[in-house]
Amino acid sequence: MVDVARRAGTSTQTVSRVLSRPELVSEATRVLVEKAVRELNYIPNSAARLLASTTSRIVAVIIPSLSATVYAREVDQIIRVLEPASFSVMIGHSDYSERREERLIQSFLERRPDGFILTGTQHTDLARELLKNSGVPVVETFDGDNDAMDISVGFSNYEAGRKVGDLFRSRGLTRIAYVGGRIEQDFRSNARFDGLDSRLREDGLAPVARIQLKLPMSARDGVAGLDQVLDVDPLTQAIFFSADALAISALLECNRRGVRVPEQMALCGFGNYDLADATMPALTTVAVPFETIGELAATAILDRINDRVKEPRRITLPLQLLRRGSA
Amino acid sequence: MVDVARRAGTSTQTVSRVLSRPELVSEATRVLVEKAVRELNYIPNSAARLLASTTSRIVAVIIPSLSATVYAREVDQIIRVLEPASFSVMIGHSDYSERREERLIQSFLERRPDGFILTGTQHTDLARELLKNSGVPVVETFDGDNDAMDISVGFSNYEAGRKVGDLFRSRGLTRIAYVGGRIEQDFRSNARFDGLDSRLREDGLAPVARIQLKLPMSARDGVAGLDQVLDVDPLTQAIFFSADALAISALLECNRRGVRVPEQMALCGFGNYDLADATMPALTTVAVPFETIGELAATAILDRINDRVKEPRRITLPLQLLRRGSA
DNA sequence: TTGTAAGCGTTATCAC
DNA sequence: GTGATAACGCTTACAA
Repeated sequence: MVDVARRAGTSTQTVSRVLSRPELVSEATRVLVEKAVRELNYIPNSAARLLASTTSRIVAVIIPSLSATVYAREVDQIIRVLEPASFSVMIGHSDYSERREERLIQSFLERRPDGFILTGTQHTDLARELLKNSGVPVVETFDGDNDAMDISVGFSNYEAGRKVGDLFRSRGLTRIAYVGGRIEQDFRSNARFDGLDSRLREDGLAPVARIQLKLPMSARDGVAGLDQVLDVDPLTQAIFFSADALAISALLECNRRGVRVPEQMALCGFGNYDLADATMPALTTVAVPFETIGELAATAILDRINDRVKEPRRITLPLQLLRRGSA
Repeated sequence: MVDVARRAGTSTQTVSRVLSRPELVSEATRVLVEKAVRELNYIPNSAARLLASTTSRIVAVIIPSLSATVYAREVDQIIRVLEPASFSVMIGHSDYSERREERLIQSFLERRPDGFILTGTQHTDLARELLKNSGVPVVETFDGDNDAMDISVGFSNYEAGRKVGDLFRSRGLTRIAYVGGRIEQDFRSNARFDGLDSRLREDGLAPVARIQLKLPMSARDGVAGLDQVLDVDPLTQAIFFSADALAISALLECNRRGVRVPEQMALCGFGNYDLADATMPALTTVAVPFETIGELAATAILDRINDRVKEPRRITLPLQLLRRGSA
């Protein structure tokens, strides 16, 4: 910056102004400085800027894993919103573990991010305390069922479960199973199960099976889930899978085995992934607005950073049950 | 840090040492300092550290888009390698545009990253110059066909095209089509086409159709690609899709239309995604080691950062043609 | 093994 | 509209 100032015949302060608040500088000197910047290929040092101004223009994002389509596409949208606002995005994997999330928060805090976007509302006490002490705005996503620290952008997993229960019951099915992630890992999947469960109880029923897959799941696990369900209750009539990838591979497996969907086995997915409507029959599923979540979470954190919004708020997005052929 | 030092009864220098090179400090004072750190919930400021030491422990990663499974899973692995080495990862989307990549590089450089991981070897002149001037190590991925700036981790897209050509020719097919991304966007897809093309030419043939889809592609585009191919040449016998998602949706569409795969239409994908072996017939495809690429790219950048490796090198991973039912 | 002093590259503050 | 000066919070270099 000193070099630029020298070349432009100004002080570093003026260079700084040209870069961050050009409206305060006269046209003439601004042009001069900009020329010097270009000629010297000057690139500002954001660490120095942060040190002097205490704003990093970094947002830290913690998701379970980028390998899960949902989160990858959420983050995709987050980046699309934050980048034009000249925020950089740092990403960490919690791997569905609160402890790992806590460690990540701790290490991200060293970067003095201007905001955090977390997944879910389940965090360790220390994590909460660290965040609170730091005063950094936090947005929690994907969980509209529980209280958030400040701002939340999500949907009700519980409602999703109930909707699917409704659907199955409307078709008169009674032997209904659930396939999701491990109970101690996947809190949001648990909420979907609870919703399904509560809906069935209203009719005096209970899920015939609840299969817990180890996270992260791969599509292949859909077949394993199907088999485990049939092990527990060979007469199962319907399965709610906690992710479309699972449901699709189970559906294709049913095709292969000659099990008629939905007559012999009704299948419902969750997410509405790309290929959900390509199968035969097309997959009935719950459309989850994960890209909207990313967009709104990023917008919310910007609003909070810029003090445009002061109060806590909870944004709950509607879910849509896409009734297609498989259930 | 001053507070910590005061509480521990030492100088800030000693605190600094305890944090970064504890082996230089006596057991007794170390314990004292660590206690003070804990009690005060002290979190170091990495900007100050960077300013003083010129190492940010940040690696910048630029990929076309996180919505493409390949890149999401590559980045997943990159994070898994870099995080334990206490590097943070910043991510940007080039959206398949060199200009956007250039702008990203420029803005990431303000963070003084210790390394860059880029996608492909195609960059603007300015981008190359900026990187060269900055002296930051660069790893280029996914392109083993062209020269890299320094280190490259990839595979030969050209070879992939040839392999698929081999396969189709070994089955005696002559009317072969290609479905990929726009020629001016997707250089790596172009290389696959070139490989296929060159292989066919050896037998005096040429592709009957080359469909260019606009990026980013969704699975749905597979059906569009299929239709466009049939428009150009209704007698097409085989299609090589530049991504599994496309091939899978085309395959399912063939099932739906009663087009027999591979007898009437042979289909080959690229990538070996999760659901590729779930279809009926299972999808023949080229297995792309995208997670290995992420892992090796991250390892390579660490090696370079730590000066464990001095010379440029090109790591070319082998591709495997997975011959399953669809071709 | 520990402490002192200088400096990293910017911005805030206040003066002009 | 512009400039001088003092931070910002750490590490490097050197001294003790």
